[in-house]
Amino acid sequence: MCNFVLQPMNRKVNNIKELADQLKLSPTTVSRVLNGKSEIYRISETTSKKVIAAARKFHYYPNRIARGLKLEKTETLGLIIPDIANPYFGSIAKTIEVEAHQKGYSIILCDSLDDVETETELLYLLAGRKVDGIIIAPTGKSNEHVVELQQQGIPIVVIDRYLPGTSLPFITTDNYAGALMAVKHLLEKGHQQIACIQGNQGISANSDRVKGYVDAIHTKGIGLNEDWILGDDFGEENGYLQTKNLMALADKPTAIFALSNLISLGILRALKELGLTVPDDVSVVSFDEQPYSAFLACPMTTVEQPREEIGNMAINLLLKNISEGNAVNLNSAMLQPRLIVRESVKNINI
Amino acid sequence: MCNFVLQPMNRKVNNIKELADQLKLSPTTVSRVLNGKSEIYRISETTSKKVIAAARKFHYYPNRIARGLKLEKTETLGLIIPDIANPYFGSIAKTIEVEAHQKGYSIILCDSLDDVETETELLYLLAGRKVDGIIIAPTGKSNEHVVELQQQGIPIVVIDRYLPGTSLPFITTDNYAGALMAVKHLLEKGHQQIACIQGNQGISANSDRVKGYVDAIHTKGIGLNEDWILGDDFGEENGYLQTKNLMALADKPTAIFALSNLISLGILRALKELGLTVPDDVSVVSFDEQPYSAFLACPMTTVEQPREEIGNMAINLLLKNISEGNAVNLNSAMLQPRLIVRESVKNINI
DNA sequence: ATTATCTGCACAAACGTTTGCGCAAATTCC
DNA sequence: GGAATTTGCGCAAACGTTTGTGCAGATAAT
Repeated sequence: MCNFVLQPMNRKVNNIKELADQLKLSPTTVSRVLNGKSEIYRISETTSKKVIAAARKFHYYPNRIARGLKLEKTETLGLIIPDIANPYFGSIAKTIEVEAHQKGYSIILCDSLDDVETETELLYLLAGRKVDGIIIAPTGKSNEHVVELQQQGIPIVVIDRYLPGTSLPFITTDNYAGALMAVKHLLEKGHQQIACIQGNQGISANSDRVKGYVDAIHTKGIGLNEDWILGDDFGEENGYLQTKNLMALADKPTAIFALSNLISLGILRALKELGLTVPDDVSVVSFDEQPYSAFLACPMTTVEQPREEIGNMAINLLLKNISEGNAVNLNSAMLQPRLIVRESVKNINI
Repeated sequence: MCNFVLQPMNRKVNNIKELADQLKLSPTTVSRVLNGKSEIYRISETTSKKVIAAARKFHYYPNRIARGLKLEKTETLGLIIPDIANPYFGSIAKTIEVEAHQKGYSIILCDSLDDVETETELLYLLAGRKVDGIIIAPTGKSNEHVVELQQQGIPIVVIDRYLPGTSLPFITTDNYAGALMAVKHLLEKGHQQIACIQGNQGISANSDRVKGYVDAIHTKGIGLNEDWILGDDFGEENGYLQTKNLMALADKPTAIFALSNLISLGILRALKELGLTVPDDVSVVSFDEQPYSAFLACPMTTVEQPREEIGNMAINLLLKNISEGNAVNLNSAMLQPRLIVRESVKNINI
């Protein structure tokens, strides 16, 4: 690469040796000064000041690859998420990145596309890049690759879900409680025929939400219609198809509990096609609050998850595990969601 | 760290020396086999097979930090975005990560919070981490730090905007054309009193959209009301406040052109508070299509940006510049947006 | 039998940083 | 004056990989 350009006299140095040469010192001295160890190694104040001034003058910044090799610490963290385009995960990722940056870490972003093979490959890739720790929202289809890396000593924190049968620490919403409050709200408004359109059944967030839905209905002493628990994907298309299926039943539900924001958008699309409206024809409560929830055709009643708190607690738990270096420290948490009541549930007691 | 656990006989090796020791070979031989260079260095097939089997058996994966130091190539890319929680940037980030992963690269995610000092710090941090290239949606408040790193030989591609007065390659929407078609649509429906709520004025995406808005109005031969170009942030709060300001004017506009999806959510919130509806009281056209745009109280007419294409072209341009190693190769592109006509514009010709 | 060539692998240096240990000169103490 | 101590810095090894170059034994050619 021919990159010969006229530059000012004080041009850049490319490594610590060149900077040391400029100062007629050794790389040892320069390294110690720049790492704030002047006093420990009895480097004179005069020399220290010279080094700092020269680093600035010659635009020196250390090669963190070399530093990472020597220190066996890269100050990087892996973040594996099933869909970064999903605003829910985008919010969590933002919180994690901002906090990580403040604590001197960089984030390697990995999108698993909710595919277990991609996820496994990404995990080993992160291991090879010697990340100091990993935050993951696992696909849930298999746990052993996650557990194996934890056993190799890589601190891992799970978010948005947990992995049953493992000791992996996690930060998630209390999905069971969120589902309970959502379905209780529907029951209070007189709904007894409540369908549930679920997502990926392999993850605990879904299982816990379904369990909350089932238990709320049982608590009311009414029967559960198994035909009204359907779907297997958190995406919009699944919401759309399952709503079409529901509305084709002779025994239609009066309300639908959507387990994700994308599912509820699919519900809206299907109902619109069928000429049905929320809440007159069908009531809807949806998991996850979005910036647009209040502005939908019918402002949506939602279960708000504490995304920033999930991100913050996850990153800080991970950093604590990294610095304390023992994998038995696990302060898992299930955070309280919040029901935001708007207009998408019709009171049919009247 | 005490991590002593019973493991199967074939336990993991931690580096290539240990693997070589197991095979009674040199690290040289192992490295060449695993890097697919057996034939070039005349390593026998028997030995090759042994190496590959042992790597698998002992769960060996190479330390990419050491490899990056030796090869002076880390196979990492920096991605600097002003707000990863914004679904627009989330979509672009997803496309970039997926394509990068397929091509063997990892993405270091950096959220600049739309702050130029944070952005500068992140740029130098990425330089220190020896990323092979950088994709950035710059804050636009200053260019010199971006240009300086380009001049140091780091391939950089700008997305969502361009940096005037620099030679930095970019992939962006043709914002001018998008604004033209949006405002022409309003004009065709009889609107002559059209306000524009803009975002961050320091970036080209905003400037080009404003210019498109202005030129479309001038083309109609009608006067431009400078009071109707307001705002300075792409956020929801700005949309809300400026809509309140607009509706407080004696000379109210009949339509608003929102330069971002968050601005248009703010518009909706303000109008709702004022008891006004879209499109009866005010028509709205908004930049950027969202999954929810069709399901708003009034389905929104939007300018759809080709996000996946932006992401794909950006990552592929960057990888091309990395492999070709000359910064004069610039295949910048402005991609065509698309107007999606829904119901948020009232025909006032009637 | 000797020399030339081939085969199958290894030695040692390098990438850029950090640090345990130590050197040489200056200063202090007896 | 000589020994002990302090001062101000540097040497060289190491982290884990890759590769230019080369070695030693086997084989082929003369």
